[in-house]
Amino acid sequence: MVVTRIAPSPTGDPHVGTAYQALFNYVFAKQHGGKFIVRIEDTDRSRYNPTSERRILEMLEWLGLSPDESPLKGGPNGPYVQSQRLPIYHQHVRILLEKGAAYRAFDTPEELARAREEALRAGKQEMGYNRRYRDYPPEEAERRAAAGEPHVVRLKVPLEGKTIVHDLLRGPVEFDNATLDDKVILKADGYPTYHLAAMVDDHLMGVTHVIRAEEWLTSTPFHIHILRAFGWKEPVWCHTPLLRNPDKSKLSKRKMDTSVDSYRAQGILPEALLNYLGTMAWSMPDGREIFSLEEMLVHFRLERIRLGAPVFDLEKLRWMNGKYIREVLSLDDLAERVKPFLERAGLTYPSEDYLKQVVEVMRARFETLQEFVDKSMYFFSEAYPMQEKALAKLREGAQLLPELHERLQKAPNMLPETTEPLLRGYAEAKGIKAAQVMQPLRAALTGSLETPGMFDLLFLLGKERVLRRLERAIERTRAS
RNA sequence: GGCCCCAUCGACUAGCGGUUAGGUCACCGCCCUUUCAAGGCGGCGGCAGGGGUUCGAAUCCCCUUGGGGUCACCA
Repeated sequence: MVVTRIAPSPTGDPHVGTAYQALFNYVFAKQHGGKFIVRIEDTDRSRYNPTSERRILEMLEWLGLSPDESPLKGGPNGPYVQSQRLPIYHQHVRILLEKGAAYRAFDTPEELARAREEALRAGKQEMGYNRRYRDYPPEEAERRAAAGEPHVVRLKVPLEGKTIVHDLLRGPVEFDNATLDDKVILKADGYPTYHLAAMVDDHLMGVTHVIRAEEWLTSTPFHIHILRAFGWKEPVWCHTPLLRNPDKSKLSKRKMDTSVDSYRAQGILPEALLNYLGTMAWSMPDGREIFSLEEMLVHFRLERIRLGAPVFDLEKLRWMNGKYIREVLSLDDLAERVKPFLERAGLTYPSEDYLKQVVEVMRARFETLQEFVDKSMYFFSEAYPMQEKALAKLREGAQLLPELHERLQKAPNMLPETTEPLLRGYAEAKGIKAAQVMQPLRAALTGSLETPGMFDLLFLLGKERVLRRLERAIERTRAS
């Protein structure tokens, strides 16, 4: 059975890179009838963020990438949080120590820093660990360890030969063992490093395909040596390109908004974000750009992932979100999604029906759910702002306002069939262009010059509000 | 800097030896139009460079250049 996983570390906001990896791992596992696991890698106590784990798990649910096994769901291979698996790692480190595949090293951080400095000054190319304790007598090491002397455990990597990483997308990637390092696998604080913990867990959890970001490619030889030291089989390695900032560097929160929570708060739809991520380094065979997770499940092939690292383009994400808003979601669904945003803005609506009609006329005019709220305020409140340019238009047409008020008041209703001839007829009678009537009226009714069509506006606002707003506008132009 | 990966319009991509190099976003026009959008139509714009291989290279090979990643008791 195919088993994939993502192994996020709970260090901050749920990252789009995590969502990206989750997408590929989820889709690949699911289309093979396999399992998708989430394991929390919290072995760095200094960077631990207590809310992060929950938010990462929530993000996955929001996106619809539910894991089969996770800290929340549990599963046969738990626990799924590495800090709760310490005995397992210790037991495995013990095995490597006994096999002579790893060794204890008693260098202090200061000593290491000094050694690095010296190596640097000597102009050495490889700046790895000097392997001072590699051949230290094991009995002596055990004695010092038993005496409570702080130390780490390092893996004894081969000094010669080559290690070949068989990457699914790249083919064989060759590394000279001489360039490898005896990296730490167990830290002085008793926590394993990523390398050891990930390999032990992947093995114990039955992970068959390691689909992860390319930044891991160069540490894969080391991972292979950990697996070999245990005598375990390698998974299929598949390193996917890194998402990038507009300046082409690795996607980072310093340069970009990388928080999925933040996109969610702005009103980016989960479907749109997922769809957009699905077009990063991957594409549908038929070239379709708008596709659902279900459709991706049908057509996804790992082999179709390109190796060039794509730039995460906010502009296109927003466009795609707009596409979902105006073409993919049903009106009912869209109205439903907009509700929490209205609520957060403290805006209320008189009826479901009214809300739906507003959403319908606004639909082509907003790209995020938050934008709907920002641009539709005047449909829900009298406390909408009067924009500078709108005020100018209002003044331009100030003398028309009383007449418009009078005519609209006499109108039997605000239906388009009534108001359209009324307004057009009025413009004609005055010998001016329709726009000269519409614009001041628009400004009076909405405080804006960017709104849905006038007849929709009149109908949705209703006679009472239309007249009231006109009166207020007349007051306003008179006052100034 | 060492090692590793990568390279088609500004961005995302199709292409897998023979195409006028196609699509999407962005940008620019035009149309529609009461504004703003949306939509329709059109345009701008690309195979990093140099060598090979081949009857024929965006496609295969090599070099150069460029970009990225990685070199922690972080993941």
